[in-house]
Amino acid sequence: MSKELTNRSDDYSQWYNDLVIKGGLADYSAVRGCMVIKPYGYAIWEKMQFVLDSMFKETGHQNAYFPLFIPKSFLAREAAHIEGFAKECAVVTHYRLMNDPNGNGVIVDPDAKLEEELIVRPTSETIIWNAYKGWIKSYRDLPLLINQWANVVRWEMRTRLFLRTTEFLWQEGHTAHATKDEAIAEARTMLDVYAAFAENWMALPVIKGVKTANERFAGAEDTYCIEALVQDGKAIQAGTSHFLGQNFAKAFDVTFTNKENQLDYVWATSWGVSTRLIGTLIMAHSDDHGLVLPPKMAPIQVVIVPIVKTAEQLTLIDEKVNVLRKELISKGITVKYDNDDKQKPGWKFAEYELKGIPIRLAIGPRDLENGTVELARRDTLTKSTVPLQGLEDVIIGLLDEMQLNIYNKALAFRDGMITEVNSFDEFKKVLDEKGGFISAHWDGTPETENIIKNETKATIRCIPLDNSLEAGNCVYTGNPSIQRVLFARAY
RNA sequence: CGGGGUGUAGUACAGUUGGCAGUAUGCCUGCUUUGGGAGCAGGAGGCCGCAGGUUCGAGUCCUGCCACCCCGACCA
Repeated sequence: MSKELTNRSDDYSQWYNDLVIKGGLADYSAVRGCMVIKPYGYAIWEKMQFVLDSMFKETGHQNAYFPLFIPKSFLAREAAHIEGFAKECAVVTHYRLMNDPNGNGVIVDPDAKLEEELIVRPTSETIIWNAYKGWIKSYRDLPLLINQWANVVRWEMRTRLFLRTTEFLWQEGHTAHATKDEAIAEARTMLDVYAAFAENWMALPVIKGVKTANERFAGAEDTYCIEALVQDGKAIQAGTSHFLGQNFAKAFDVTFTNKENQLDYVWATSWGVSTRLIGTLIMAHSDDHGLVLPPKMAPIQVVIVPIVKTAEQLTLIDEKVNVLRKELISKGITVKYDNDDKQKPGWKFAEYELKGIPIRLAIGPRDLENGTVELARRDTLTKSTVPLQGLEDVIIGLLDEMQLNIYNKALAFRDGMITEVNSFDEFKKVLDEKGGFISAHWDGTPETENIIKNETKATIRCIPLDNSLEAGNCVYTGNPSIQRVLFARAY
């Protein structure tokens, strides 16, 4: 037993770390808070990128790339923005090293001090809007719909593999519009894109909502989000989309001439998802045997393991498998045939279970005689013997079924973890004993939200977009409330 | 930044009263094996986190430092 996993029920954090490390998704690095994303983890990210990028293109966006470094003065232009990010910025102050005259290796050359410090981007609104100023003159230049795939740095006090690291990978869309309504529509459209991606591809049910003022992005008028729930009952913000109003246009003096020949400030949005999605995916679906990946996100969907005693048997199986593999590949299924003889079947079974590969086929001498394979599905851990004849169609159907099954399981869990409460005692009791989302009335003030946060560590995750209005009384103050909001402890 | 923990072989760990650096696993070789993490035999692998100190002698005792992990405060 080389790779024992911690059980979820024993230590959820350790279980998660074990999956990430032992599943080969990522590794710790020499730099605190920064991680190495290993090939298997990066392959998941590439799948996410490919699907999302296609969705962005379909909605009219183009990719571009803006600098990693942002002049300090840029960040400071928008007051709320700098206030939100100031405490987590990495700052470049010098541009050269030199040999230590005292012989202690290399030191920063004191003569190479930058006139103006550069900030390693925590997000790119400022550098991008500075560029947009030169690009936008007329309503004919709008809308400007741009996305970039990039890394960003936020100097976090406490980090967690994939979910919160000092450097992370993401995409950030930055759009410019002639009207407020169009910008809001854009922010909502991209939220819908994220929700569709999460549900249809990651098998992750999410709640679309709008953030309260406390939780709003620094510099936004409104922040929309998709909120997911993972197995320990904590919420995770899986994606955000911001309506930025004219805040950045005003800060960077980006104006355009409208159809009425009047000068006006441009309306903006920004939106992003990050490698945090990988962590969310892991926490949402996996079990004590390892990762469980929904077929649409699995870098390898089907793994085939031969079971042989002799080289002759292996040759026969190789022939059968090569035919099967070609058929599966031609239908768009990713297949790995592991006929490596350095590991035994039992080892491979455990390893591929750990890695969350949806379908495992085993073919041995018995199957050769009977024209069958043993098929094991990762989501249910069940095995069956199925005929080789027509296997491709069985697999195609099964992958779809598994995708749906994983989604439905997560959905049932999530729905069972939304609890309506009507008193603060009940609120605290449910939060401690059950977790999940708590649907409760709130008086709408940041003060009350803060008090609840300080007392319970729960925050308002969002006001669901499809919320129904319902008169009631704030669970904390008893003041009148027009609707319930969702509270939870969150990652 | 506070609290806790861990630093010894690739990995996970043990190391007694201060006295030759160990176990498992993994790795290499060979044979036997192969339907749930194989067996036997042989072999390689160490700056015991770093720096000082005490001592005839330090993985072990003392002082200082560093790194990483976990829990909090902060956050996508």
